[in-house]
Amino acid sequence: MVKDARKIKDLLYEQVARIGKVFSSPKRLELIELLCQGEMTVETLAREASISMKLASAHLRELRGAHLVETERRGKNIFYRLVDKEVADLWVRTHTLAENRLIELQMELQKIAAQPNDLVPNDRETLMKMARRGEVVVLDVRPTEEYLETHLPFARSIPIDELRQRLAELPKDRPIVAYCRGPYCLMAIDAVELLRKEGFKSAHLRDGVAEWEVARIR
Amino acid sequence: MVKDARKIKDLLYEQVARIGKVFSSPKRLELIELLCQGEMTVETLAREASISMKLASAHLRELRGAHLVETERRGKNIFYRLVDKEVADLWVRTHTLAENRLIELQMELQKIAAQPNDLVPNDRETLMKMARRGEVVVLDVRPTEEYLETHLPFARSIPIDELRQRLAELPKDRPIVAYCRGPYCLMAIDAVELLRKEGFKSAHLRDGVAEWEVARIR
DNA sequence: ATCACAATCCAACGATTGTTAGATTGATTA
DNA sequence: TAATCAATCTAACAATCGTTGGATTGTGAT
Repeated sequence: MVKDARKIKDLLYEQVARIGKVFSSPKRLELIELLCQGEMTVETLAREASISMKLASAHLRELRGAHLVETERRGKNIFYRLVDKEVADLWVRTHTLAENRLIELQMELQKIAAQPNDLVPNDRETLMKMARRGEVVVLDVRPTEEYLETHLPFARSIPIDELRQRLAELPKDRPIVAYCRGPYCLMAIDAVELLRKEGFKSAHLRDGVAEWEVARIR
Repeated sequence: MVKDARKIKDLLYEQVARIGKVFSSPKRLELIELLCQGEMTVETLAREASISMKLASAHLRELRGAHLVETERRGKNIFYRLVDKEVADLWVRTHTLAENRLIELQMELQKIAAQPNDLVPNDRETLMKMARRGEVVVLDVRPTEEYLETHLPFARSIPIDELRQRLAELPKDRPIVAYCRGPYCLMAIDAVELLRKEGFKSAHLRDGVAEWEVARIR
């Protein structure tokens, strides 16, 4: 018989709970989502998550303690990145479960994405087929660095800040499908609003690269 | 432009963090793993997790608050069950990530499963093929109710408590592969130890039904 | 060297959680 | 109707966590 079964079990579950703890803080989740876009400095992470660098540093410490992120110093900056795609995967699955189970979250999401979406198919395969044929323009409105790290197939990059000045690059006859970091990132929604106001046909894609990656393998 | 972007985002991540919080307590994780085996009363859950009924009730309250479990009263008892397979899925993926990332957890797991496993293939397909042909006996050592709820294909049920008295039901010429609730449940390990002592060929399968289910869909 | 900058460490505060004890509800049995 | 059992609710304590300010480390520029 296994000796001290209770003590061993407690140790095991405690270890798993270390991962859970990391996912139990809103700000840490936001940092994880940001890191899903690619490596970033503490400064960038803090700015994007609207927190102080100190606080970002403290949260990142937790992430590193659970071995979910790793760091690399380059010059004055320290870059953080996820150690493995598996981490992004767990983030996507966690927020997906949250969306499916928590009515409150569903309502919040509905509020921000109130625009009807009838000009673009919901399923990924046909959307990609259309993108391949050039029937729609897939537009990545994240900062350039994030686009360069990874982006959806056939996507073009115009960061949200530059969009207003670069409208001429986009066609008026075909739908423009904008995406950003994921369902909790509002940049794509702003982009669609701007594009529609300017007379473009435009729709919003709620998923980001991490969500597509999960969908791809399953 | 989306108004109060920061406020909205904070709300969204906070909702997801509610799910994370549930997964941040060792005892709650243990309860989730138990519920992966099927529905159970508070009493059973408390006993199996070695905690008081009061504490179990409090933790289950959290689980219900996050809409991960639902309850049903039948007579004097209240039965808890997972609302959806997706919850079991997230538990499996979380503990898998923990096992891959936390060396401490790997070491703990190695300590308890120190027996070499050379008489049974590691991959699921060939194991199932052998089970189908009757070349191995797959043995479910969980309580009968859990076996009845779901079990691995071709598995036979002998609860660990009855194993010693029912050894005669098992063949000595073929390997007996025992499994239980998952990698953190020690019943299968005890079973293998007993079987080997009694002259059976026996090996331990670390995964339970939830882990197989995840592997099935990939 | 000195300075500025990015980031961390340390200490401390208030807020949130895990856990337990005591009283309470709801359903079954005598 | 009273007694019993399963389970929850309430209140309270200690332990943990999130957050901030102040001091510190390591790097690059002057």
